[in-house]
Amino acid sequence: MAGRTSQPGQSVTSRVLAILDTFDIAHSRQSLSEISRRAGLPLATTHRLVNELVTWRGLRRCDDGHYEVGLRLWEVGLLGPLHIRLREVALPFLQTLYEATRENIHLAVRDGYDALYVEKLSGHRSIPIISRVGARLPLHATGVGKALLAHETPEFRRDYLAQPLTRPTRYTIVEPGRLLTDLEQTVHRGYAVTREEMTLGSCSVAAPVLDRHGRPVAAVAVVVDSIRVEPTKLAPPVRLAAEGIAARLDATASDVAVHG
Amino acid sequence: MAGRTSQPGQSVTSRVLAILDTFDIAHSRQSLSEISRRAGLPLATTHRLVNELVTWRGLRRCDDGHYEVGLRLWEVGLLGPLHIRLREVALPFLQTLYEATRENIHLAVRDGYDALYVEKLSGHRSIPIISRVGARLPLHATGVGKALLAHETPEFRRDYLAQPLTRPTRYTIVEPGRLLTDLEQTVHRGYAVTREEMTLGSCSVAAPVLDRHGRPVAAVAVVVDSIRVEPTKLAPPVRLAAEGIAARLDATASDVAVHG
DNA sequence: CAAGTGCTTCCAGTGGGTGGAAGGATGTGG
DNA sequence: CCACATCCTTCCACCCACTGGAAGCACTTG
Repeated sequence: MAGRTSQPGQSVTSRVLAILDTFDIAHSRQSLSEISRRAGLPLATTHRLVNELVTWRGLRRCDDGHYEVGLRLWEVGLLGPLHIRLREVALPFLQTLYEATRENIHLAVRDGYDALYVEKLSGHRSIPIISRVGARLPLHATGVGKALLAHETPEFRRDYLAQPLTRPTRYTIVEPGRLLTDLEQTVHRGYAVTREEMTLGSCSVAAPVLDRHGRPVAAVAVVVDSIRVEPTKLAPPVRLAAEGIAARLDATASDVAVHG
Repeated sequence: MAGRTSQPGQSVTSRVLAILDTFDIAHSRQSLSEISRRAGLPLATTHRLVNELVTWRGLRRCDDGHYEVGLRLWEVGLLGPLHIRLREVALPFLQTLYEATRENIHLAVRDGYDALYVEKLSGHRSIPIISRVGARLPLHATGVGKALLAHETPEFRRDYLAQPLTRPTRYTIVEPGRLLTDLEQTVHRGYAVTREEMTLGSCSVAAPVLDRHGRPVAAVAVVVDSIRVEPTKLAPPVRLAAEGIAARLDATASDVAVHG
């Protein structure tokens, strides 16, 4: 950028994006100096760029001077294919699944090595859980993740297993051999099961949404209290929802290939 | 910006934002030249900036060369207060309302002179409707809009009525006098009713979510087929949901003031 | 195979971007 | 009341990242 820059080679655009990158679920409201510090930009520069974002309504300045993500950014984000193609098609099926179970319902896709939560439904009777729309959780510790991983190519699975696997609870399966067996069972029976592998006290049953070539596009899960878990009862409605979404996506022609 | 710019006075940031502004629901997938034309920027400049956005994953390049909104933009947008505060709190109440009616459920806030849809639930039995999350519809023609407008300040209502009102159907109430009477009734009975005012064939019953000072923070609605409409039956569960959300927001302390 | 359409790359010239510094606003505690 | 800390806002002289016309490439069409 022009001027007396302290970090030559960095573009204006990259600085604006660095500012947006400082926002995450633990930092959804930040002061100017906080943004400046976390983005690694001088205060004056941050001030100028943040003001431009506020004018556009991509950020919003609260009464106490803190900044949060604004309406415009929210609106633009909702134009992505995850929302207008996948979520819009899946929602009625997720609702039906919710009616049948009244438990937490998840819809997720794979992005890199993460399960990315696209939708989450929960009622008053559902157990409280940590996931939220937009959240990322590891593939090997979640129901949706294992359903997705099980239908990935052998190369992808190998690469995934080659990296160190996080262990959120003592029940998380991190041994490559055991995990592979679990994934094979998942493919065989048509659904994945987790038992307190991500959070103590909650279990899940998940089914993959496959495209016409058998590639995993998304996954649907029901998350329940570990005491109430009865996979054989939950699996049929979950699979029905997943298959319904798959058929509907296929009918809508264009692929929903959103991950790389 | 530096260089041989054709439009002096325009910042780099404003150009990046102009590129994002070219995306809307009717243009969720665009070619580079389309973005360039719609943003009013030279092709070479657009190319460079779009590439930076793609690298950041704010935009995504499809196989056919078109661009769509990417994951990063979607993720950041979900960090806004509408999603993490309002939606998260409201969802269980909306689910309960859905269970009771199995019709389309709307949650909206006011932004300027528009009703901005924050959440929409619909099952297979719900009638198909045009609204979607992120959509904007006029305040005077929608249930949520009238519920919000009815509880705004007299000054705001006056200003709103002073501008020309759009008329989506022949049933839309555009006469200031009639609309005011309708809004007074809305306040009095505690809920708003629309009868084919936005779309022929659909009616709605809506209730406002008020903060502790009585200011309208959001509105909840049920949208049904005009034949099945029975406002007196739908109103109680809708009001219950709205009041539940209001109480829960109040308990969560901080205001959800997101509009200006 | 020429003409059209759309994308990518190049690079000389320059004006918008930069950030240290100064000043203002607010808070705190002695 | 003042000293000190923290945070935000404004200013401006210097200069480098940005610009966009043009040329080249890829692909389609008649």
